Amino acid sequence: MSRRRVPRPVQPAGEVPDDTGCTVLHVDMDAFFASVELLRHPHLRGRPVIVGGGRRGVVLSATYEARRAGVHAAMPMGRARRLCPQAVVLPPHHEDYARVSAGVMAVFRSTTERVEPLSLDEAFLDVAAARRRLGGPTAIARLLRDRIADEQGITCSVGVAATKFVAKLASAAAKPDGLLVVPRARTVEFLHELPVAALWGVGERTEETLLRLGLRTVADIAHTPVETLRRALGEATGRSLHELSWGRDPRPVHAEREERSVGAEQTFARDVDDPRLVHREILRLAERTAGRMRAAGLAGRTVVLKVRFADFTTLTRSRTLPEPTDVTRVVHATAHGLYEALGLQRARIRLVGVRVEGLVPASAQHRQLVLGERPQGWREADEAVDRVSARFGRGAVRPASLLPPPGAEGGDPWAAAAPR
DNA sequence: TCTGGGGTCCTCCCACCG
DNA sequence: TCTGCGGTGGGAGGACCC
Repeated sequence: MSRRRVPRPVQPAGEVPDDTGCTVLHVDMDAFFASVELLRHPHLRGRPVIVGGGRRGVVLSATYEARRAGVHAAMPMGRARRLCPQAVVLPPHHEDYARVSAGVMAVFRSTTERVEPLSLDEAFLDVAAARRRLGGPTAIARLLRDRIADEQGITCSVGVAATKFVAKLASAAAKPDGLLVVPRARTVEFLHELPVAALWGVGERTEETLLRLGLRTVADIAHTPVETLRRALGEATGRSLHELSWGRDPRPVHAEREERSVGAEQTFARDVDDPRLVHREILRLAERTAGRMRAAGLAGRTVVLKVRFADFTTLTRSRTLPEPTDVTRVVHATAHGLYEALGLQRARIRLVGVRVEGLVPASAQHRQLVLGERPQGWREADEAVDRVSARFGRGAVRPASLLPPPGAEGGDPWAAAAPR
């Protein structure tokens, strides 16, 4: 679901690409959420379809018919509707996307052990070890595209290259429903024609900085002294962009990645200035975050509170605990304390978030009991709630303060802007 | 135009320590 | 005893990714 647009290179007709040494594949589903929705609503095929919604939502995905009208992911829904008033707008169904994604990842893993998922709809594959069994990288890419179309009913685009970064650019250039091989010997030629925004790590701000320096293409960056880039963009970014501009990207395909943080955040349907509503939301987010940590077998030491105000300014506050925790009550108490410490007087708040960083396996947690603490405590209560939730669904057991007040149906500013 | 949600990584600043 | 310095970790914010 890349938001990056890469111009499609002109390929000589009938040319058989040289894929020697191009063992990295980047596979990206085309308009993934929208494509899965079309499986539920086949009569909408060929029509502009936008997945998203909520009063303050953004576009999550759009079919290519909608994209032709200028709609793209992350665009505010209001603007998308104006650009493409004839589009059908569908709410997201994340369980469906997770199910199709699992099917796609299973296809990848039956091809090679070395699969690095980036999100629900894309992954890197290192196919070096699969050559003897399945053929060269191009043949494997064709096989994957066919299997995903047959088994899941959606299309994907594949980039084949010698490095992850170039494979990713190649899949973007091949979209939709395409395959592009960038031969090792032609990597620099391919890269140097691209605009600076095509590079990993160049977003809106960095692009502005580069344009101010007169750098418009990847070739411009490649021919700029690395010291100039480091001064303008910082040590890490400057060096990294210079390396990428010459196609140098030593990162291998990692089959397993460790999570660094777990969190949840919620935009209110209307800005709120009632501290009670904010407190309730912080409790709900702490519950969700700690529950996910327990489900993943993780505990963490640093609790981060995020607050976004009506004018979109955002602040974060964090506190590091002496011991890692996965206990809802501890996460909540810490986040609540951080919020109280802000001393906000009826500020208009748009979003609150709770995140836990510094993750370790919960099993490795050396937990010390506080003096006077009972060994059977809140963690056991959490585990009991988790068991009930697993059996009867999330929210079957919840703190009394999270129960809606009697007769409070409708008009609740707490209602999610983008329901999950 | 009016901006979701879940993340990672980097930079800067500051406090603390030896 | 005071000061400077480098290393380290925490905290905050920002840019970026999908």
